[in-house]
Amino acid sequence: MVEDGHSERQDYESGVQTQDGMELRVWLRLLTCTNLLDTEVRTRLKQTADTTLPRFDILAQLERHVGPMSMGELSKRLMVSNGNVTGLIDRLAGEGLVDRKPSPNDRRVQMVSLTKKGAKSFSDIAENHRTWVGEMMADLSPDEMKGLYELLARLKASILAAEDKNSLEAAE
Amino acid sequence: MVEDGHSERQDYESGVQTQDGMELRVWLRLLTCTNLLDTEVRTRLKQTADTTLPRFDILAQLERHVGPMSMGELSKRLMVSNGNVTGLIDRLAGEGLVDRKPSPNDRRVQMVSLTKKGAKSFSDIAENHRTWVGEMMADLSPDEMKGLYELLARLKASILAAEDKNSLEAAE
DNA sequence: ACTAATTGTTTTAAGCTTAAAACAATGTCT
DNA sequence: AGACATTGTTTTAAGCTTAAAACAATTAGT
Repeated sequence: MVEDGHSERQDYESGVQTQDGMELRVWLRLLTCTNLLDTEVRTRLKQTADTTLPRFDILAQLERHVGPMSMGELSKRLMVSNGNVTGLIDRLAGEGLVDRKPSPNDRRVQMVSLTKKGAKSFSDIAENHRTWVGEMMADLSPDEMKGLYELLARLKASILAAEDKNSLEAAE
Repeated sequence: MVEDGHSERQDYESGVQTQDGMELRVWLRLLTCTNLLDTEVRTRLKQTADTTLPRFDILAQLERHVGPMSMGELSKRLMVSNGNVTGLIDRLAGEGLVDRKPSPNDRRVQMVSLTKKGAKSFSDIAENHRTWVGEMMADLSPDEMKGLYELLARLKASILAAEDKNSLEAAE
């Protein structure tokens, strides 16, 4: 059992056995870090702006895109299902943060854009968001940040390679 | 726009601007890696064992605990709400994978344990799970794994320090 | 023993998420 | 032009998740 002074606090690493492989231990620590950051960001989004991460992600995508975006494009960018985007945009439109209107070219397509209110809301939140993330990583030196960034790139490449390999096998 | 040969594939890093801080870039890359691994694990759990990650996590906790566990203990260990555990155990009990009975000492408490079927199911899945994670990290050298493991420990410590600092401020 | 506070669990309401089905509009092929 | 396939979106059903309320049982204080 890990004892680290946070006696009530548990996380995914708590039950890892010493004989478990390095891969599992890295995976669980990765999950722990992501969950800590993710939970903190969600909590603060709720407290300071009464919103959620998926809503914020939608606003962020709309913000950096020039001109309106279709539902399908949003869904691809955010890597979530079409139906998911439909529900989120329903709620955001209800709150007056986004505007949804049919495309003149293709009557199947809905074009979504930020309202003024939505753009203002996003820029306020985005600044806070950047600050929060900065605070949580404040103890790492620039070298450590760079090292972590590069190792994560290696990991990402390894995962994508494994997926490719796997899908090739499946196609045989 | 990042072009990496996976033309349809998008991830959280796609829209990061060059002027964004290192912290945001590390955070988004962390999120990308975790999501890739997480999604892959969930997909394979579904395909090979027709189950989900939260169910698997519950079985894993029960497996490593000696003797039955209370609902509250499970909820603490998994860092999820009590109500969440209630629903998951409802379904697992319905499938005959866990056994739930009131504690003889305290009639408020429900004690949960693995059935034989549940233990068998878990050990089958756990072996696959370990293999999958191993495959996805296969391209990293032992030194890289160690480096990543240690940097994540640093990150975890930094996040916890920031949270402590924050909660102290709030208490003033 | 009575009252009050605490603890353990379940229920409820709301939101996020997906896969699959349904629907609507467009494109293709002859 | 008519039939068929494809594409973009919404709907539906199911599960995960939380916070807050409700409930049940135990503990503590008097």
